[in-house]
Amino acid sequence: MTPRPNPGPAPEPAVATSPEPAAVPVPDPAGTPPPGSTLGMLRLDQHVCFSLQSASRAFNGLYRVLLKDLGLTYPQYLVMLVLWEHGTLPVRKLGEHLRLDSGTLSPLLKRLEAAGLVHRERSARDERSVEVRPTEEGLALRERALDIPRRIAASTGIGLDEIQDLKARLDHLTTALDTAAANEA
Amino acid sequence: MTPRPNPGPAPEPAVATSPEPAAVPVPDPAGTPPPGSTLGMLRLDQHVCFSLQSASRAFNGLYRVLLKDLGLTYPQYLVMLVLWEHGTLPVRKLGEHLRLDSGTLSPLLKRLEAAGLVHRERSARDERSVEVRPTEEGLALRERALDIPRRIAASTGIGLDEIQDLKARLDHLTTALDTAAANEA
DNA sequence: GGGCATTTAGTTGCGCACAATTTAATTGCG
DNA sequence: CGCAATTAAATTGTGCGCAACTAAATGCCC
Repeated sequence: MTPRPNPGPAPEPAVATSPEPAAVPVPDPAGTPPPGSTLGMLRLDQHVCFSLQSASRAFNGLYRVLLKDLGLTYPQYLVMLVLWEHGTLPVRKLGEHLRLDSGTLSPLLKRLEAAGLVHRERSARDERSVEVRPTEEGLALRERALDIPRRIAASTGIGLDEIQDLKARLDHLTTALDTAAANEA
Repeated sequence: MTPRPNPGPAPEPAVATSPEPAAVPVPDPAGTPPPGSTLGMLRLDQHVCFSLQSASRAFNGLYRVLLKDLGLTYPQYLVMLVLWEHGTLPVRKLGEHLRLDSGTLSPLLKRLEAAGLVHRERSARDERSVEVRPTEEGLALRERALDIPRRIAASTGIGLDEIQDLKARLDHLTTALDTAAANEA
């Protein structure tokens, strides 16, 4: 009932580690390890991946604010972007554009359909495939989204050319990481 | 029961939109809109945010492979990084380092505790606070993580200096986006 | 010192990402 | 043709991110 974790019966079996944690059990036997060293590379502030994830989440936060009016989440917005650009697409193609599989897309599309923004229909040519088509309402939403990219761009505080450069580097990085992950598997 | 969506009773009420979707309901009245135009900015390939998110997810995928041995997820690994670097920390401080709140950290830490890697104990000085301390097992895991940054770095396919430059840009971007989101609210 | 605002974690609920599995349709190959 | 392999989507289950809320402890101010 209570949100507290510990006042109950068996909360502190813990592990038979150190009998009494004096003060700082771990860090800095001789100060912060240098960035280039093996130990130093485990420092959080050395991790691009974290900066990357932080930036992505910051984007997400700004989109969340801007998309509130439209009633869309950020992933749903990306789906609508693809549909606005390409029109009706099967789920698989949608997933290729967005790097998402049916496990993510199926429930998301169900929500978009419930919101009246898309229509799903099994393909007549290939009954395995489901065609996702933006409804009139979904198409109309595009007008209300028109100024979002501009507002986002203005918020980044960097120029369009630097954005393009950044994008190119990131896409290159993504390719390299995907390749590595496939080879490590 | 069946995974199919539509053969059931009421799957196709849809919306009274277009009577018959001819072929391509949307795109390109006059070809692809140019990148700089208002319409063109809604193109997915114009969105840094998507490249950013893709790169972040690609990182995540590679980490997933490399961390499998250690039994850690990527977010759990980040938590351990902070604990290895700073030793025992209250949940709040942990969250400041990682940009996470208790809603995310509480269950994650519970899982780390169940795995025997951390110990949680309410602070004696301030009973509101919970101190998160790496166990001996948690500390020992650091040795097994030592070569992960090197393997990741090797997989990025870019130099350490460019990594640093990228990181700096991303951190700057994150700050700008956070500011914008706060002001739009 | 009493009472109220603030702070800290935890919980609940929702949506997304992803692995693994299931079902059905299609393809391919003998 | 018949049957195995492949493909498409959905489902299930787990974990993360975040908003909203709750409970408890502390700080503060009169």
